[in-house]
Parts: sequence; structure tokens; C-alpha cells
Amino acid sequence: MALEHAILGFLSRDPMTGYDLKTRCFDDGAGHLWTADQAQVYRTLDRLSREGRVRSRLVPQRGKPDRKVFSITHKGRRALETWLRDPEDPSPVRDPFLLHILLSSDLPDGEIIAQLERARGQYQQRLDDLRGRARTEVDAWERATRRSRDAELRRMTIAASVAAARTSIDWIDDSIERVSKGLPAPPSDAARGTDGGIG
Amino acid sequence: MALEHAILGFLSRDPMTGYDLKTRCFDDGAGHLWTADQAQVYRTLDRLSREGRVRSRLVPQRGKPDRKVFSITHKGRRALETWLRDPEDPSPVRDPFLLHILLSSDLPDGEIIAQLERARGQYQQRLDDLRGRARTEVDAWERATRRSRDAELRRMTIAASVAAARTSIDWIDDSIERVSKGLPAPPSDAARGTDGGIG
DNA sequence: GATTTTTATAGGACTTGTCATATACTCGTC
DNA sequence: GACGAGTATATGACAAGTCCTATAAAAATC
Repeated sequence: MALEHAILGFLSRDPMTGYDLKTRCFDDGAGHLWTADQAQVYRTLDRLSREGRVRSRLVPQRGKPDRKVFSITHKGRRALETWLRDPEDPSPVRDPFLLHILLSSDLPDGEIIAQLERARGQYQQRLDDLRGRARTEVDAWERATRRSRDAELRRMTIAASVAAARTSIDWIDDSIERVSKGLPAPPSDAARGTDGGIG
Repeated sequence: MALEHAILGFLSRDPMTGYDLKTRCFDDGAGHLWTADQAQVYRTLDRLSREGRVRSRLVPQRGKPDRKVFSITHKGRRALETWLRDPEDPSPVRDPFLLHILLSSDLPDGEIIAQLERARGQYQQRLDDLRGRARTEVDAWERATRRSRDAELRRMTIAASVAAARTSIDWIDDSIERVSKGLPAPPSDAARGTDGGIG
């Protein structure tokens, strides 16, 4: 549902192909807060086309497949505006890494710390990526008429991602410290009944 | 994929029914970091059963439907341990609210602020919920043998969620301030071509 | 000259997750 | 006594998303 509106949002700035949407808008422009599968982009464009929210025209090229340039229709613009005004309820949290930690009581302390350290590295990498994004004024964004307003909003969302990654790293550091002091011991194997017995 | 292992993890603590898993383990115990759909829980239990990772026995009850009590098998325990040792790569971020903000340049500043304020309230609510969770030693957790180790890990994950929510609120406050100062103006309607023209 | 990357679109198979609905009985409350 | 909430399991229909593969040719790199 979000993908659909993101596509309308990007097309409302500039007509472009599915390929442009995937690479320039999603991967480069919004990759810090949303990912899009290539197949999903094309399928969604197809559906939006059938629904009359976007339309396409074919631009022939020599050698390469025709460019299928999509643009937003009036109907699509109305749908986008409705979505923009409709407040976004925060989706329930699903954090596979935290779930992993939550269930890790069978792992020895040392391995929990190793998991935390690995995750720390990955959040660090994410920060590096975000630093790169902050430097890059994205092409599709730059070309758009509303350059500076869009750019400012993009900066804001990158700041949010940076803050989130930093918070995760801080939490990991605290947690490594906590686990290093020794977590309460797990119960002995004997106390655990695989298959749960009968009684 | 995560749901499957979470179920194995919970069952490795205590044999229980699908209903218990959904309500006590997911909603009450892990709801701050993972949500599970009831239908999905039963379907996954079914599949795990067919794969020999869990088994069930029927406990007849008067009036109510039979309790189908699931317990983890040796095979299931091995699968769980493999998963626990296998580091969890952080999944790509998908934040519908940030996406919404990113695409909001068509909204006037005041409406962007309203969106931010609404989200602030919801993160505040999340904090309240987390405070409740921090107070509650969960039933299923309490009954488990490894009480204190599990409880400590759970406390850690709640701390992570609290920190994340606080960070979001701080970011929102900063952003409200930023937008209040006035974002660069959007382009006039005339500068935007619905349907993209031909050139 | 051979391989890889980039540009460009698209379908098949699959997994995961959501929503609605059905059954069925108990217990508390208004 | 009606009504809703809690306990308990399950299916059908569907939406959303991922992974893999295929096609096709130019341009860049080794």
C-alpha cells in the first residue's frame, strides 16, 4: 500500500520509467527508509495503469528495450493528496534482531555478546551509508522543480535514520556492558523437557 | 521465517497451545518487538508439526474445544539452536511514517506539523505501553524455569524499544521546530505538469 | 576479445502476512 | 435473560513482497 503511494509521489515530481523509480527514487533517494523490489515496482505500475492513476507512453530506443515512461494522472494526483492528508498510523514494530536477542537465553553470554557486536558493526555501516546519502543531493530530486523543499524533507528523514542508528548503537554498547557483567545463569539441561512429557 | 523460530523459542520454554502462544507469548511477552497474526500462528504450528519440529497432543476439555498442546521436539530444538547461533542480519528499514514525511512537499507546512504532532502522540502512547510491559513480568515467562535469564533479556529488549521511541519523539520535536521556521516554499501549481506533457 | 555492468521490462513460483468468518461453550454483568 | 468477553481452533480469500529467471543490447572494463 505504501509502495503504491510512494510511486505516485515520485511520479508527481517527474515522469519516469520503472527502472528510474527503482534505482534513482527508491534505492538512491529513499533507500534509507524504504526498499522496493524491482518486480514489485513494475507490477504496481501495471496495476496503477489499469486503475488510471498513472499512464505510460513508449519511447523507442535503438538497441535497448523501449522506455516506458510513466506519468501521474489527475486521478493519481488526487489519490496521492488524499493519502498525504491521511495520517499514517505507525505500523507495529517488527524487529528480528531484538526478537533474536529476546530468545537467546540458550546461548552462553559470550555468544550473545558476539551477536551484539556483529549487529553493532552493521549499524555502523548503516551510519556510513547515511553519511553518504546526506552528502548526495539525489539526481531525480535535483531535477525536480521543488528542489529545496523536497531536499529539506529528505534531510529531515535522513536525520531520523541517523538518530535511530545511533540509538541502536548506544543500546548495544549498554547491553554488551550488561551482559559482560554476567547474565543470570540458564537452567541445567536436565530441567528442560523436550517433547514436554505426558503429565 | 522469524515467526517460525519465535514459536520454537517459546515452546522450548514451555509446551503450550496456539492460543497461549498468540496471547501470552506474542501479544503480552514480545508485542513490543514482534506481532503475530492468529491465523499465521496456527498455520505455522501446522507446518512445524508436519516437519516434525513440534508435536501436539490433544487435551480434552469439557465444553471448550480440545486444547492442542504443542511441544518442541529434538529436531525442533536443533533447528532453534542453529537459528540462534546464526547471526540475524538487520532487515532493511521500512518506515511508512518517514516515507510519508519524505513525500509531503505538496502539503503546507502547517499540515506537516500536524502530521508530526499526531505521530508524536502515538510514540508517546507506545512509551506508555512499554512502561506497562516493563512492570509486568509475563506469566508464561514467570512459569518458565529460566525465569531470571529470560526476564533480563526481555528487560533489555524493552529498553531498546523505549530508547527507540524516545529518539523518535526527540526527532519529531526537532522537526516541528524546523518546519515552524518555514520550509522552502513549494513550486506554483503551474510549474507542475500532470501527465508529463510530450517534450 | 571476453566478461561485467548498465539500461530496460516482465513473468512464474513462492512465502508471509492480513482480514473475515465459522464453530462452540463458559462466565460475568447489566 | 441477553450480550459481550474470554477460551480455543481453523479455513478461505487475498494482498504484499521476495527470489529467480528470461530477454536484449550497449558500454565499460579487464
